[in-house]
Amino acid sequence: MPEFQHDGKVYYNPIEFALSHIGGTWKMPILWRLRDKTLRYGELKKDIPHITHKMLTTQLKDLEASGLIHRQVYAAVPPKVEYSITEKGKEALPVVETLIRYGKKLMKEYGIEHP
Amino acid sequence: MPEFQHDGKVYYNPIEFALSHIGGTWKMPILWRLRDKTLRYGELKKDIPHITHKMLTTQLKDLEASGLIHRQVYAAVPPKVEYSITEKGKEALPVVETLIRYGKKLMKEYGIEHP
DNA sequence: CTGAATCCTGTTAGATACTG
DNA sequence: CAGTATCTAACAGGATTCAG
Repeated sequence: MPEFQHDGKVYYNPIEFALSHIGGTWKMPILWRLRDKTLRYGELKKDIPHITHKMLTTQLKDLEASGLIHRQVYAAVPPKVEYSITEKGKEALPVVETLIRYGKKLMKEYGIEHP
Repeated sequence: MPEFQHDGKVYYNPIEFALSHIGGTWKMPILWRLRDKTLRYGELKKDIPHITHKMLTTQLKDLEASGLIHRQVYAAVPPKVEYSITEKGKEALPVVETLIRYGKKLMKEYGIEHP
């Protein structure tokens, strides 16, 4: 499996490449919440209680930069910003779904209650 | 989504829990290579060219600790150690498969040749 | 309300050398 | 052949402060 480059970074396999887009602790939880609805920044923040302000803003920025979500700004006071998933972002949903199912299965095996 | 604990660490959702088992750069590539055959340490090392010695040993250790792979030591000189996937490890394969498919799709969209 | 900038910390991962 | 130990660089992530 030869290496390849994208955006000045070297990747060694499709797994690594995919995880560079949707990996990390927060990107998939965010995508999952946007799967069927548009949410404001504050709604996302409230829905993902343990995420910090910084993590949410940086992850949203990353997801927008890679085209997985869309950022809509409304010129108003106070500011209003809505986030929605793009067609490209929807392509990642099967991965998220599979991973959630696996995570729940693991939790069940360990006797952890499903949230 | 309430938090929960496992092994002294706090998790906030099934995604995070799943990724603690099979996340990171190397665990899924390793599991994928063991999906249908037993491999020696050196064979894995050769099959995943860019992984460092340290990363391979630590990741194998992690995967064994979480019961996803089995480590078989043969008392011989020179040493011979074989790794194989467990039934529990096989439960993670759908995730790996979905992620590989998504990664390849992404690569295609970016005009990157499939390895 | 949303976001940017700064500082600080713990973890991850690479290079290298050593062991049975 | 397989694994361990140490040192260090890079990065992820948290807390805090300031801004439009």
